[in-house]
Amino acid sequence: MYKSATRSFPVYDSLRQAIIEQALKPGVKLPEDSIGETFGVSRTTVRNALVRLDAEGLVDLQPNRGASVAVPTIEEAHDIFEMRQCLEREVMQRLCAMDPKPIVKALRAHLAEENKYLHVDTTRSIRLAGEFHILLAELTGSKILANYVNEIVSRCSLIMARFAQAHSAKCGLDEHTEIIAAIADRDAERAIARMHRHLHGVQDRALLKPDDADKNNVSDILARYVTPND
Amino acid sequence: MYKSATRSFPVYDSLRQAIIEQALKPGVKLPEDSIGETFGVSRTTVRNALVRLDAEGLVDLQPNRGASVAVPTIEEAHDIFEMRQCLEREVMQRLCAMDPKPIVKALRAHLAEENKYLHVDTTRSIRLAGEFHILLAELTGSKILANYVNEIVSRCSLIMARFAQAHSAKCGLDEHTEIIAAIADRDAERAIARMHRHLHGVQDRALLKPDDADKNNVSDILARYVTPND
DNA sequence: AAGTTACTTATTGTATTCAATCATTGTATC
DNA sequence: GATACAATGATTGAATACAATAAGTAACTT
Repeated sequence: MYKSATRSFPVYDSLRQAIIEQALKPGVKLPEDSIGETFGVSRTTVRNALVRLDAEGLVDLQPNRGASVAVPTIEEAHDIFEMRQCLEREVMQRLCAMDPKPIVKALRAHLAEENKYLHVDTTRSIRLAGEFHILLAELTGSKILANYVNEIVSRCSLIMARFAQAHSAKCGLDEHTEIIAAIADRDAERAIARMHRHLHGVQDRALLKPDDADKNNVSDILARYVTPND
Repeated sequence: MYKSATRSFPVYDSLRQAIIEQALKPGVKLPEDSIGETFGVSRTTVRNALVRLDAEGLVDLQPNRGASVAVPTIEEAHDIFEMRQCLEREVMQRLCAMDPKPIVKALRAHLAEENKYLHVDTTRSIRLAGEFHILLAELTGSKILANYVNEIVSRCSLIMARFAQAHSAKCGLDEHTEIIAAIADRDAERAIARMHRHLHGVQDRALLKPDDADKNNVSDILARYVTPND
């Protein structure tokens, strides 16, 4: 959808990557000036990228007070995960109605990659785990479904950055294997069940950490130290 | 998601409305200059709106050759309708798991509106028919699901503008009624079946017209007027 | 001393400007 | 007459400049 021939694309892409890899954490301000400097472009160009990221839900763009990395609430987090279940169920349904040969081949190749970097490069490992789901969606052949899954996987990364304890590097590699097996057997019911359980596991790990919405809000922190006077 | 406090919002909103209501037909060029003039804003502001519309898939933004109303291919049309089936199935599923009372009340109120303008104001009637589906999605309480449905209903309007013979004003008002009844009974299976049939009907009507991709292509038009000289 | 107001600074909103690109027409050459 | 090349005009890409808003600070009032 987005054309790479413009100057704003690299800005968009880098910001996106940084947010997904949690280098830019939720709530961090994104001033047009300083971003423009680091990329050697003008504010006009940066702004373009920010508008796109806002449309995708990764960035929050408030009038007259600029952009910051989106801070999903716990309600939004649940909402997004539920939507993700719906989308990925559809992916399973469709894949199991197709010729499994080329699909399984592509998936196994990806799985090998995942294995390769499992205990080597954590950042890459995390990214590959997410891209497994995007690959699944792309293999359906549906552009729009792939788009939606891509978008929602990104937003799940954001949620993890906000709520998850720590990325369990393993992140269900065995579960990915099981899913591939079910697709190979064209067993839609099993594929859906496996995927459902897998995502549920991810969600559980993601939403463990108590909501620290205001972890930088001094008054809330101090409130815990106030002794009730009755 | 989009904040209305900026100058680009009215531009965005008007363009969006015009595209959905098919006043701006697929393929129409959207030059920044002339749009800026009609709204009394600069190109910068217009561009902002266009970027957003591009992200939503209503506008096609090609580097160095500007924006035009998106021209969905027949393949994309099918893809989008299939996705729509998936999303609206989810809507039915969720609504039938909720307390039907307030839902049915809101839906009946909307249906009354639809009836009111049925043979009175075609444009409005068409818009209300689309908004019925958006309302359904909103009633689930899921922001992201409502967003997706909203987006996809818009894109379906675009598809109709490109492929449909003419808007059958009736547009399945009875079918809307049936869907409400199924939700009132909390009969998910029936609701899903009704919705599926309804959307299938819409799709059938939408994709009747043969692909007239180049109806504005002068050479193709003139070709019809050439008398073969043998 | 607390609170309010005015002022200063930083940042964003928007318009304007200049450079780059593309499409089209005109011209020359074969 | 067809093709290739050059010139023109229109439109977009992106930086700069100016206006408007918000936030932070200091002085002032009570």
